Amino acid sequence: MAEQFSNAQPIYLQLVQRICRQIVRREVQPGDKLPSVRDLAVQFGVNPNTIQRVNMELERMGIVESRRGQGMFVTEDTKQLNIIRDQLRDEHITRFTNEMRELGYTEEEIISGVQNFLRNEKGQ
Amino acid sequence: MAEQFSNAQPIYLQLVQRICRQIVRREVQPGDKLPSVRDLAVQFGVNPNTIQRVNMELERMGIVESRRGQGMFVTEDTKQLNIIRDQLRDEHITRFTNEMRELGYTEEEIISGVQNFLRNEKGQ
Amino acid sequence: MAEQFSNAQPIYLQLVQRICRQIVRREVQPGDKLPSVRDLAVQFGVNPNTIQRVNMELERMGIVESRRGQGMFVTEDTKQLNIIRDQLRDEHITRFTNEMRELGYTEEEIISGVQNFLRNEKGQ
Amino acid sequence: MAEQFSNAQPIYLQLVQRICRQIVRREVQPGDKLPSVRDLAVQFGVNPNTIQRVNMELERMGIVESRRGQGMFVTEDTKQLNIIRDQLRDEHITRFTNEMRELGYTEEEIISGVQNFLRNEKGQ
DNA sequence: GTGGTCTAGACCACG
DNA sequence: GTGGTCTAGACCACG
Repeated sequence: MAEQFSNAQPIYLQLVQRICRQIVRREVQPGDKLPSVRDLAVQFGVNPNTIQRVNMELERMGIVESRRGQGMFVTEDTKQLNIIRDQLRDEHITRFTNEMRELGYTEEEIISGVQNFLRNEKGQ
Repeated sequence: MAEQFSNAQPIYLQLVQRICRQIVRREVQPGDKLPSVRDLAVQFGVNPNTIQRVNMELERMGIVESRRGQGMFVTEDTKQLNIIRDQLRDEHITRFTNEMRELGYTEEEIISGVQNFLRNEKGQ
Repeated sequence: MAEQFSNAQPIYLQLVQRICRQIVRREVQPGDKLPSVRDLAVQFGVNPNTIQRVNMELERMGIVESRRGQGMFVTEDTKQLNIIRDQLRDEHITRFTNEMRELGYTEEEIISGVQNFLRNEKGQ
Repeated sequence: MAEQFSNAQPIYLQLVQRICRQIVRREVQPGDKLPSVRDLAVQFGVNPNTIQRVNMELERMGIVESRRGQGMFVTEDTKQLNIIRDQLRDEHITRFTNEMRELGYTEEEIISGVQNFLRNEKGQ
């Protein structure tokens, strides 16, 4: 069976990213209930503790909230969700452009590099 | 004193990237001798074991070579250096575009995002 | 909708405090009848079980009393109400001064801290 | 044996507060190394995982930092430590004054309440 | 049923 | 030796 998780990063962070991504893309809607800790643990084949940690992280990011005795819910504060999405975008762009500049690429080369990459993909 | 290493990544990998970057940008020239393990360990304030690992990694990438009894030297195979540089660039672009698409951004938004980011930086 | 309860503390305790506060401040008068369990449950959007616990707790504190078949009533023993109020005040002061001392603040700093805080609030 | 932890609050939070307090009061100095996870676990009679959680919290607060393979160290950024101390003080004062006002006490009564309390303590 | 906390203990990368 | 992650599984308060 194909391993569902990379070992370059802790499982709990991979799950945070995956769920976070589903939420900011609205694949999971504001107000939706996440499956219970136990169910997610079964679904991903990990220990409930690991899911607990994921939930703590998501709650700290302000994109889910726990309701006592009911479960975890995606925040209905869509403004907050958009802020998170923009933050993630900015982090990716910042890191990417830094990495490219550290390799000695100019701004023009960075942009044309991305453009060529996307164009070539389509061509294939 | 400001910590010189992030704790998001092993120190040895951060050093690999840093030295790799210097070589690829020709800040260190093909044929140049790298400082000794001991000197680098002192310079970066790390354990000599850590530098050993860095050298192993750089040699595996084919951008430095050890000469018995003399030390580590940057390869004079500049074609190889350019290949490495292109590989690193492609890896960065691939990862970046994947991350952005996972957040739900279109190709146009990815490119304009980078352009705006670079433009804003200049403005400031 | 803004969540009406903090998740730092059980809901039933938050309700105890809220109702207790209303009674102690005479917003609800001695002898007044509290709304029925069902009505309170609807009003606060919580489970009737939760209101039951709240009532038990308030009765244990001696500030409400249940009259069989009639409902819960605020005690007419105003002396008892005043005692409760003083108890709560003393508990708050004791905990607060302990916390401040544990941070290393002197008695003078504690008092001036409160004074400055209250003064600044007014200024704004 | 007297239980060392209250059950009103999770053990890990009680430990966070205790260590945090020692640091802001400079009972533990900036730059000091904390005992290892294993040693603290033995010292407090809890599981190493619990200490792990404490360390995560302290690191998130920015008052300790982990150095790979060496352990946890109190930050040398004393400015940050002072900021934390002020934050904690403000939180305590804010909560305290809110609680007192909710009981119906005026600002004068709040201040004189604290003063009388501190004076009486001395008298005893 | 739900999340929250905790223990016991394992394995790993890193330095 | 050090912290970081994870499993297996327990018990609890809360609703």
